[in-house]
Amino acid sequence: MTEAVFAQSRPTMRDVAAQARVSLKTVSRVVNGESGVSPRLARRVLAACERLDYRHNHTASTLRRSNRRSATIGVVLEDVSNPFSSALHRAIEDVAVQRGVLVLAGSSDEDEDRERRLVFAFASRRVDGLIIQPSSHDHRYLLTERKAGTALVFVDRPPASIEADAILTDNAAGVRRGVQHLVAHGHRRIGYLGDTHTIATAGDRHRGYLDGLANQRIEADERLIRLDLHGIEKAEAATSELLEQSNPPTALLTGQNLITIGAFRALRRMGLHQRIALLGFDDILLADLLEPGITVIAQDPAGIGRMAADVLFRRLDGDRSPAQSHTVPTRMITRGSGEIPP
Amino acid sequence: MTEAVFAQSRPTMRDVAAQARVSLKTVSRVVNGESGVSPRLARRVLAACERLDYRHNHTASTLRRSNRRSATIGVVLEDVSNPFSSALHRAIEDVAVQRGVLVLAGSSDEDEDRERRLVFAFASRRVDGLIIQPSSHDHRYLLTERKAGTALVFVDRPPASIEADAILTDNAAGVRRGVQHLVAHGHRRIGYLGDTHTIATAGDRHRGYLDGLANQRIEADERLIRLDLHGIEKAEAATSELLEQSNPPTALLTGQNLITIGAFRALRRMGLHQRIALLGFDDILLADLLEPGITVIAQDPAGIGRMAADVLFRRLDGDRSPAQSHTVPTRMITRGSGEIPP
DNA sequence: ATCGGGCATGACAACGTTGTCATAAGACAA
DNA sequence: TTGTCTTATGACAACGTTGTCATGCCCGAT
Repeated sequence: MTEAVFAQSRPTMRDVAAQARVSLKTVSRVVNGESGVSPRLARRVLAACERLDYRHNHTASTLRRSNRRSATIGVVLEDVSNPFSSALHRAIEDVAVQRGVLVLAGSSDEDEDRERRLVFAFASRRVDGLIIQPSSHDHRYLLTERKAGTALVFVDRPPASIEADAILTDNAAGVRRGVQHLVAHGHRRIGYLGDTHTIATAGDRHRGYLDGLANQRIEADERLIRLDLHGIEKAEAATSELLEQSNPPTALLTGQNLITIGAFRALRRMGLHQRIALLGFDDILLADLLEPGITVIAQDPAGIGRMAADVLFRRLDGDRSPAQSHTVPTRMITRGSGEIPP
Repeated sequence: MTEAVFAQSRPTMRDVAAQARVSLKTVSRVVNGESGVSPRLARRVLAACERLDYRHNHTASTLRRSNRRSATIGVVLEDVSNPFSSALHRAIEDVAVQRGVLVLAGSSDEDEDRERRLVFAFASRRVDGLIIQPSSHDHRYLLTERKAGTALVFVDRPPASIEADAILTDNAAGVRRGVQHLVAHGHRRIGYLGDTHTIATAGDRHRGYLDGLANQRIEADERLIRLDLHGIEKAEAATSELLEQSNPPTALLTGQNLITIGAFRALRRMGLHQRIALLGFDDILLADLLEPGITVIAQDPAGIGRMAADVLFRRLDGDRSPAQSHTVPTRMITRGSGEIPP
């Protein structure tokens, strides 16, 4: 091992004890702030810690400590760099730091297998809890972890095949409200562009659209609906197609972030952005600087994240009440595009 | 402990060994895929693992293993939810997963103390390496960690008071190029809006602006420069002020993301967005959908993150060459706003 | 039949820490 | 003085795992 030549190993409590001429256990007591150590020895121990640059080994401590808490939680997100996920991440972190808990984060990329691998990797580090924005469609593989005491909270999408706490946006209600808004502005031919139908939230939003139309006594027209659009390009193409047919819609409702952007691009390209109403689900950065500003049904990722962390820690604090699904409301932000008349 | 009633503890190698009627050490060998175990026993062990839902305890293993690697790295970002930082984060994760390494992430919020606290928390979990987007101005506190063998890489901003690997954007060169671009389009009165001057990158960009002007034989005019603008609102106000004075600039160069947005807002509000040229440092999502599209000097956060992780792991693999500072080039993306003539 | 060598297996210690318990020293009352 | 109680301190085991080394077995060579 050439490394040993360069990297000296860290001092342990043993080293500190030797330096301070006390027992190892006394060092442990001082480091953990336990009472019952005479000020004289405590001072000696602290001085020795200082002199040796002692750093507590939290993992070794976890192994032995009776509560066995690693003070670490794992967060599985769709993609740590996507604005929605990273807002969740940040809100979770803010709750965690207050408890001195660290956050392991990973991206599942909408891939069931990656999600599972991340969970197992987190579990092997013995995280105290898991917050999951799920990609997979069967979460029974998590039962073992929960039985072992790992707290478990789902965000954004519900768990499948198991009961667990979940913090969800009220997708259907938000979209229904969007339909109502467009109808109130005079529209009756409202197109819908939705994401991959296997994503639970996409299904909910599509349902919200259909229910919204039904509430307004408008018959749904299959020709105005395009599903399974994942990503900006597909949405852009589908929008063009939708508008080029005879008797096109006078308004568009888009079921996701990137779809809204794709639709806006298509409208701009066709010179229709001031003529066709556009209402998007999920807020977009800078949406207010576009012309027209884009009206959206905004989710509240920070609110979801905060609540998820709150619920997680409540579980870790011993809450044994039945698993519950919490719903976070959406908020309509009108900026112009959704108020264009037919 | 009421909890013990509910949460049963996880099975250990001991339990697996008992179940498979072999020694604990044999289980260890099988779990670690070591050779020299007869297929008959290996099968028994695997069956027992399966039956008991055994999960390897990676932390206990780290404690005893000779390489002592936790297979975890710590990443300190300015804010995990900010687009630049989260792009870094994602790129780092992508390199890390390939090695089975997990990522602990945290936000420093431009606060020296939070940065230090995060680093200590990571160190107490014995991360193998640290990637830091620094907020603080003295990194000698990291010397202890490095001496203990923790790899260390700085991103986006250089380390202060210590020598360490760093991956930096060539800020000054990027801004110089921006000045040149504006001058090539006929501008001579170019305003500059910059971030807090204590942030190293902000200083570099300001310097790039001054150098760029000097290269073009243009004398800098103090009245066209506003520094210490942190956040959209301040930038917006400063932009208005700059343009309302007599003999205003014909072009604006903005030294950061949010400043660009603030400036664009002000221009729009004043009806000048098609009249005054705007060139921003750092790309903005959706900049291409604005009117005009915003010309930017784009950084490459994914490239920086990937390189940072590469350098970190090379260090962990034993590279002992002197610390080095790598520079990642910027890329100019012309979209219209930077090509408006005076 | 005996020996040596290779191989599968296990006993035991150790990683750095904390929980448990014993012990020594001091305080105080009788 | 003696006995009891309290308090500070430390010895030792244990957490779940891996490194080291010993043991016992089988095989082939002598």
